[in-house]
Amino acid sequence: MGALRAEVEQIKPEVVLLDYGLLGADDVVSLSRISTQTRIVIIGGDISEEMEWKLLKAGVRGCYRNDADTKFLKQVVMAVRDGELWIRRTLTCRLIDELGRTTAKNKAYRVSLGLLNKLTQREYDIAVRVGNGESNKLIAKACGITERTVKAHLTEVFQKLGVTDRLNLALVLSADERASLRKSPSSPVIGKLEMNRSLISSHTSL
Amino acid sequence: MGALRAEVEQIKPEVVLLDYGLLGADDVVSLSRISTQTRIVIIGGDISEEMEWKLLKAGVRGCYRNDADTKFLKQVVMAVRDGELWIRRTLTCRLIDELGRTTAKNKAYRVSLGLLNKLTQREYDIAVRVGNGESNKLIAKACGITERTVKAHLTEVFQKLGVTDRLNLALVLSADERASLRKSPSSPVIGKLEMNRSLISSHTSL
DNA sequence: GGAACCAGTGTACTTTAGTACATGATTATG
DNA sequence: CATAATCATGTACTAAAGTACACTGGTTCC
Repeated sequence: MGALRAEVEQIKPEVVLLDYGLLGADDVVSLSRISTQTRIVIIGGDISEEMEWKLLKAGVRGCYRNDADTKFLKQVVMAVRDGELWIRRTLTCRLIDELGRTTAKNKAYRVSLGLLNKLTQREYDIAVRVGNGESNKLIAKACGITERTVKAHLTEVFQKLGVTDRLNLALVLSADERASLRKSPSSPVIGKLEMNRSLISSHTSL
Repeated sequence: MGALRAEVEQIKPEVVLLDYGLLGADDVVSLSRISTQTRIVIIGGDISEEMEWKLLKAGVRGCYRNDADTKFLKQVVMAVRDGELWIRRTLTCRLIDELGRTTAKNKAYRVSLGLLNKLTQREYDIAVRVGNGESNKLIAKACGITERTVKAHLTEVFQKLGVTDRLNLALVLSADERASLRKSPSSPVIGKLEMNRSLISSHTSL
C-alpha cells in the first residue's frame, strides 16, 4: 500500500483500479490519503454493501463487481474519471440520508409524512430534536424559545401521536424511518397529476 | 407548498418536477418532509451551486438547468426515478468530502455498538426493555426486582455505553437494529445494463 | 483466602419531564 | 369581523429519572 501511494504520487493518474481481493482491512482507511487528484475504482466480485459503503466513505469513487467484463469496466472508469460515482443503487439512498442527517447538524431523519402530518412545523422540529436525544433545555436554546414552550409543544405532540413520553416518541420516529428504509423505490404504478402552482408535472406527462 | 404536499401524499408520484422560480426560500427546508417515496427534481435556469447544494441536502434528487430542452429533461427524470442523482459535477466532490467528514462520527457510534458486549446479562435485559420504551417501574416489576436496582443497572449501562440518559440508550439500540436491517435485503435486481449500479451523473456531461 | 465481579437493596438528594390551568399575540379563514 | 389555529409564556405541581454513598450476598478464579 505504501508502494502504491508512492507510485500514485509520482505518476498522478486520473483513475486507479484496485483489486478488492488484494486489499487489506487497514488499507481501506488509508485510501482516503491517496492523492485527491486520483480517483479510485475497486474491482472484485464479492464486495458487500457494507464494505462498499465503507469504501465510499474512504474516498473510493466506484466499485465494480463484474471484474470479467472489461467492456463495462471501461465505461465505469471513464465515468469516474469524469467526476461521477459508480455505486450500487441502495447506497444512493444512504448518501442522501447521511447528507440530510448532517445538514441540520442533528440527525434530521427524513420521516415519511404518514404519521407526522398532524404536527405543525414547530411541533415537528421539536419532535425531530427529541428523536435525536436532545433535552428540553437544549431544544429551547436551539430554537430560541423557553423550555416551558418546548414542553407545551411536546405535550401536543404526545397527544397527537398517541405516546406517553419522549422515548416512545423517539421510537415512533425511528420506526417510521425504518419503514421508509425498507420501501423499494420502484413501483411502476404512477398516478396522473393535475397542474398546480409549483407542481408542474410528473414524468407521466413526458 | 402545503397544497403540494397534500397532493403528493395522496397521489404518491415517483417523481415531482418543481420550478425553481416558484420556490420560496422556506420551501427548501420543507422539501425534506415530502414523502420519501417521491423524488424531487428542480428545474430552472439560474440555480447557483450553493443553492443546488442546499437543495440536495434538503432531499432534492436532481437539478436541471436547461428547462427548455425537454429531451434531456426526460432522461434526467427517468434517471432520478431509477434512483440516481442528477447534480452538477462539483457537487460530487462535495458529497465525497462531506461523507469523509462524517466518517469519524459514525465510527464513534459503531464503537458503542461494540461495547454492547460489555454489558452483563442483567444490564442487557434492562437496556433492551428501556429501548422498548418501558419505564423503570415497569421493568422492575417485570424483572421481579426493585426500581432502585433497575436504576443502579442503568447507571452502569449509561457509563459503559457512554450515553447520558435512556433516550440516547434507545437510540444506540435502534441504530444497532437498523444496521442489521440494512444487511439482509441485499441488492434488488433491476436491469441488464445497470447491474445494480447507480450512476451519479453530473449534468455537465451532456 | 482474598480479589474481582455480579446482582440486589437502602436512604437521600438533584434534576428533568410532563401536566393542569391560564394568558397574550399573530395570522389566516370563512 | 369573528373564530380558529399557531406560537409563546407564566406559575405551580407531580412524577419520573438519575446520582451519590453505603452495604449484603453470591460466584469465580488465581
